[in-house]
Amino acid sequence: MSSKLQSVKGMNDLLPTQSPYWQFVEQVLREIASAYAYDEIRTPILEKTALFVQSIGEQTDIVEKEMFAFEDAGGEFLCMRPENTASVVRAGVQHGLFHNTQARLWYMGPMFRRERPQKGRYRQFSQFGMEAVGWSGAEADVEVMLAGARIWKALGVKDVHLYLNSLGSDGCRTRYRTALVDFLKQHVDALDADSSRRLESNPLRILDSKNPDTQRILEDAPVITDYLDAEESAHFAQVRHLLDDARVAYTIDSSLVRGLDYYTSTVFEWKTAKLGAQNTICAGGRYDDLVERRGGQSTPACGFAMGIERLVELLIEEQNALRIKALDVWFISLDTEANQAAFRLAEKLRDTGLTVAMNHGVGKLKSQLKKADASGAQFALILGSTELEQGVVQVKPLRGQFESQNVAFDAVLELIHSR
RNA sequence: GUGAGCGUAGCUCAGCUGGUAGAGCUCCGGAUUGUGAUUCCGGCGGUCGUGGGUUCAAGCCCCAUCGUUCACCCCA
Repeated sequence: MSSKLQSVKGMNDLLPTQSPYWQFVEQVLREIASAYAYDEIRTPILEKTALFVQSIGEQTDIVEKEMFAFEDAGGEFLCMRPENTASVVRAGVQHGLFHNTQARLWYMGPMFRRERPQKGRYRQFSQFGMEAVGWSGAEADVEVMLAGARIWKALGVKDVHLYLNSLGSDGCRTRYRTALVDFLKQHVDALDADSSRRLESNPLRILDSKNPDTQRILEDAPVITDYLDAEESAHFAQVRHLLDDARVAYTIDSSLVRGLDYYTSTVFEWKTAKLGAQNTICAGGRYDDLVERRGGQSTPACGFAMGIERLVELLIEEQNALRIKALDVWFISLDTEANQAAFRLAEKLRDTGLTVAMNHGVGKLKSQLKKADASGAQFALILGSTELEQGVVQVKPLRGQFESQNVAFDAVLELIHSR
């Protein structure tokens, strides 16, 4: 037992019982991205480590301790992508996708972070994301939020709520940071260890501390939206107006800050109460400086990332039973000769779009029929020496009240399609 | 990285105050010959995560280690 090799910690196999949920979710995501006229982009899983260090931020936990990073045989520092926005921006700049133009992009695929696994958090996990690059107006912010709302509806997940905040421009954030630090320094003795450490490195992150004592202190802390300049204030107002107009409910949460340094201006999260501690299923916002920092023209942008494992868990949690398409036919053959004929006939059935499983090899009819029944197939086709001599196959309906009947090979298709 | 819970058949689990293992499901076979959901009977299947220790004796107690789950941290 213990000598058997197992999968890497936090990296899970997707088993056949789960894959229908994934296929459903992936299909919905693709359709909705397409409905908003976003185009798919796929970037490599490996990138240069520097891309994420420079984009996500040196002081973030993701970069400091959660990346699968290594030096390859050629001495290059590479890492497995911990998220995809930085790669999308890199690719867009590299190929001129944003040069004097705009782009709506979506992506989906595996990401990697070396965290301690828990519910809703894995070392390999999948994200779907939409990125609107080149628009500075609130319409882009709201468009990606509306896409989120449409996704919940299409998936049938309920009790997902939108939280909203604005981090303002660089200038706003600097002034606010100073005010926040000044305030917190008055209560430094009461702060938890993590928070007092962040006082120097990343004070905004203190806002979403889960420590109750820290939260109590923060009740009287300055609020970032009070520090927005006129332009940012108007932008945020327009975001809220468009959301109101679209009848999407939301809550302003002034403690909402994102863990990746590239965010600016509008930030948002969709949360649910049904997934335990990892309750954010989608998060995003503006990153107006990132394209320029990656070497492109100054280009505004916004987008979100969505955790697909969390979506699937939510689907299962809410017991949204999926209707899985059953087999049409389970083909039983009783000897090797019949088996050959069955192979040929099964191919013909598949040519017309039927799903056909074969019982390989020769087994007892009784046990083969049991399997046919358990498979959920509509029909069992039985071919033995008797049938073969007469050039017929027995068509046995496994559901409903129809009788079995022997029909000629050529007539099988017609009979099955007529039911 | 920190903390807590759990690790017994393929799966879900039981195993009383320590006496060298059980159920259900699955799978296979049978209840007369080539006809599926039920029922009945039988069978396959475990060095009780691993390594040490205490004991006449350990799945049960102790230590270590690995795995796993949840939470913290962080984040989708």
